[in-house]
Amino acid sequence: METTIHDIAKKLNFSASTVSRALNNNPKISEATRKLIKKTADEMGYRPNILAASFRTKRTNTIGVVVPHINRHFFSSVISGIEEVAYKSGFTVTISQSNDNFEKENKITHTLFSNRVDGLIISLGMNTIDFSHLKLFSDKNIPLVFFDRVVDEIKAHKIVVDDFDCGYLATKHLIEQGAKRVAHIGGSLNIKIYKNRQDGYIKAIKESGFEIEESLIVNNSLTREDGTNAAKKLFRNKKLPDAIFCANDTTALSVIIYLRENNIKVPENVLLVGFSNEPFSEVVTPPISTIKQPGFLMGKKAAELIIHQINNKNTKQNFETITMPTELIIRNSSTRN
Amino acid sequence: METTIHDIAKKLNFSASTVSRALNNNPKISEATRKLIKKTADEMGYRPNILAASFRTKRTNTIGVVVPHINRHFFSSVISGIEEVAYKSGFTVTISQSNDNFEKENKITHTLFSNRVDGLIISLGMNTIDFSHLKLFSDKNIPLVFFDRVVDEIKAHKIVVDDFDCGYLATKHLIEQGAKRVAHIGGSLNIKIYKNRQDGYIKAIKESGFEIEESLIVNNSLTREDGTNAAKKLFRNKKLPDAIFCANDTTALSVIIYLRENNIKVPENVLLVGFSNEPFSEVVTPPISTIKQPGFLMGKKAAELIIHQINNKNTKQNFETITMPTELIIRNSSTRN
DNA sequence: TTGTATGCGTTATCAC
DNA sequence: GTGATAACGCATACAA
Repeated sequence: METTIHDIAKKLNFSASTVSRALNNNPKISEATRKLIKKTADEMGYRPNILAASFRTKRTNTIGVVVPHINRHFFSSVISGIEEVAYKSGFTVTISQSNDNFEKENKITHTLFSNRVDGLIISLGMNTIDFSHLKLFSDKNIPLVFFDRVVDEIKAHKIVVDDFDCGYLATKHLIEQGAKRVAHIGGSLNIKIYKNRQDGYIKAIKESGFEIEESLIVNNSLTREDGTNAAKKLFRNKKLPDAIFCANDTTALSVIIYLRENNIKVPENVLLVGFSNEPFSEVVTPPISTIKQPGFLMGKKAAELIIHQINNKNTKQNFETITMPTELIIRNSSTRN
Repeated sequence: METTIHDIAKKLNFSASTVSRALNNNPKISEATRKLIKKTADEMGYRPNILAASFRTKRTNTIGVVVPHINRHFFSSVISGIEEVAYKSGFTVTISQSNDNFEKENKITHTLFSNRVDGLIISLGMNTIDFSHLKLFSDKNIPLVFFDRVVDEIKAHKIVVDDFDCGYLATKHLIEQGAKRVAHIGGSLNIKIYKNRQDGYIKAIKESGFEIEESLIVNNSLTREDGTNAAKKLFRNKKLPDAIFCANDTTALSVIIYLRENNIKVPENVLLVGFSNEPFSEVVTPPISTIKQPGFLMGKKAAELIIHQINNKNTKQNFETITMPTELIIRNSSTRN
C-alpha cells in the first residue's frame, strides 16, 4: 500500500488538510509543522498520487505532442526543445506520432484530450484536411500550438519558418552562382510549406528574367526513391538543368547519388540546394547546401507559448504566428570556387 | 462543463452504473440499452474522464520512457518502436530525456512514478551508478524494462545487443581485410557496452596472434571532437595503425575527416569500422562499415515485454535478458576491392 | 494556524 | 439486467 497524506496525518496527529497544505508549501502553515510534516513524509517514503491531485484540480501538468514521425531529426529536435522547457516548468510531455496517417492522428488526439492534457502541440500529418479533432481543443479552450505544418482554419499560436523566403533565397543563391536553368523538386502542393517553398522558387526565377519551365518542376512526396525518379525525369530533358533546388535534403541526397552514378558532377555540372539541414547533409560528398530550421528553438518556443497560455487561461489571448529565423547554409554542393 | 456519465444517466433515466457498464461493453447490459447509451453519449459529446477512471482503477495505461537523448537516431528509433506497439495495445507513452544527467534522470523517474505509470522503459545515463530511483519501481512491483545501457544490479527484463561479439566481429573483419595494426577508439569503460566492445576487440587481436598495444587504444566520450583528438593521437605513433575499430559512427566520421585533411586515404591506407549505423554512415565518403543495431525492433520488444508484465502482474515473472541480432554492414571504409 | 466537510468522475460491491 | 452506495487520494471552502 502506498503512503497517503492520511497516513502522515495520523502519525503526527494532524489533519489531512494540514499535511496537504504543508506539502504544497501553503504559507499559512507554520514553518515548524511544515518541516516536521515534510520530514515525516520523506521518512515514510511518501510519493504524492499526482493522479488524484490532477483529478481533483483538473490540471494534469501534462503537455501532449503530436508529430508525424518521432525519428526524423527535425521533429526529434523540436521535441527535445519542448521537453527541456516543459521539464523546467514542472510539466510532463506525452509524445505520439501520427505516421502521417489521419486516422491515427485523429485517435491520438482524442486520447490526449480524454487524458486531459493541459495543452497540445502539433505538426499535422500529410493528409489532414479535416480539423474537427483540433476544434475539440480550441472549442473547449484548451491551449493549442501548431508548428511546421500549420493550418489557417484554426485560431491558435503558430510557429513557422518563412518557407516562401527560404525558397526564394535558395533559388536566388543558385542563380547568383551562375545557374541559368534551375529545376525544382518539391512536395505535395496541398501542404502549405511545400507550396510556399515552390512559390519562392518561382518568384526568384521570374525576378531574374528567366522563364518558368514546367519540365523543370517535379512534385512528389520527397522520399529517397522519389528523389531518384525526379532526377531521372529532369535529366531526360533535352535541355538539361544546371541547378536544382530540392524541398528537402533527402531528395537532394538522392540527386547527388544519381548524378554520381551517371558521371555528372556536383557542383561542377549541377548546383544543388536542399532543405532542413539533416545531419547527413554536412558530411556527404559534396556537402549539401541547405536551409537550416531551428528545430530545437521552435520546440522551446512552442513550449513557452503553451505554458504561458495554460497559466493564463482566463486572460484573453491574441494568437500570433511566430516566424523563426532560418539560415541558408552554403556548402560545396552549390559553389564553384 | 464536460458531459459525465451522470448527465447521460439522467437524460435516459438510467443509473450512472448502467451507463458506465454500457460504455465499457459489460456483457450484463442488454444490447438495446448499450446501443442507446452509446448513441446518446455520442450525441452529447461525451468524452470519458480517463483521469477519474485511472484514479479509481489505479491503472493509467501509460508507459514511461526515459532515454539519454531523444534526438539521437538510435533512441528515437527505439521510441518509435515502443510507441507503435503501445498504441496498438491502447497504451499512451510518456517520454523524457535525462541528458545523461543523473540529477535529471532521478527527478524524471520519480515524477513518472508519482504519475503512476504502469511501467517504465529506460536506457541509463552515462553517470548513473546509484540505482535507488529504479529500485523504487522494482520494489513496488511496477514493471521495468532496460535496454541498451542496462545494469546488473536490478532484476528486470533487459534488451541488449551482444556488444562483445560485435567488437570481436568488427575487429576480426578488419584483420581479415589485411590489417596488422588495428587501433580502437572506445568509450568510458565504466559503461558496460563500451567495456564489452573493447573486450571483443581485444579477443580478436589476441586470437589472431597480435599483441595488444596500449598506444593503439584510446578511450574518451566519443563525441565528434574527441574523435578528432583520438585520431591525432593515434597517428602520432611511430608505427602507424592500418585500421581502426571505433565504438561509434560519430568517432569514425571524425577520423575520416581528419585523415582526409592529412592526405591519408580510407580505405587504401587505413581501414575503418564504426558502430550504430547512424544515417550519415551510409552516405559519407567513403561509406562507413558499421554495426547495425535494430533500434526499432528493440523498442517494439521492450514495449511487448512491459505490456505483458503489466497485464500479468500477479503471475510470477522470470526476468530474461534478450539479446537482439546485430549486423556488420560492410561498406567501402573497410574493404579494399 | 489548523480542522471539518465535501466533492471531483469513475468503477466495484452489493443488493434487488 | 439494473440500481444504490461507497470509495479511490487529494485540495479547498468554510469554520474555528
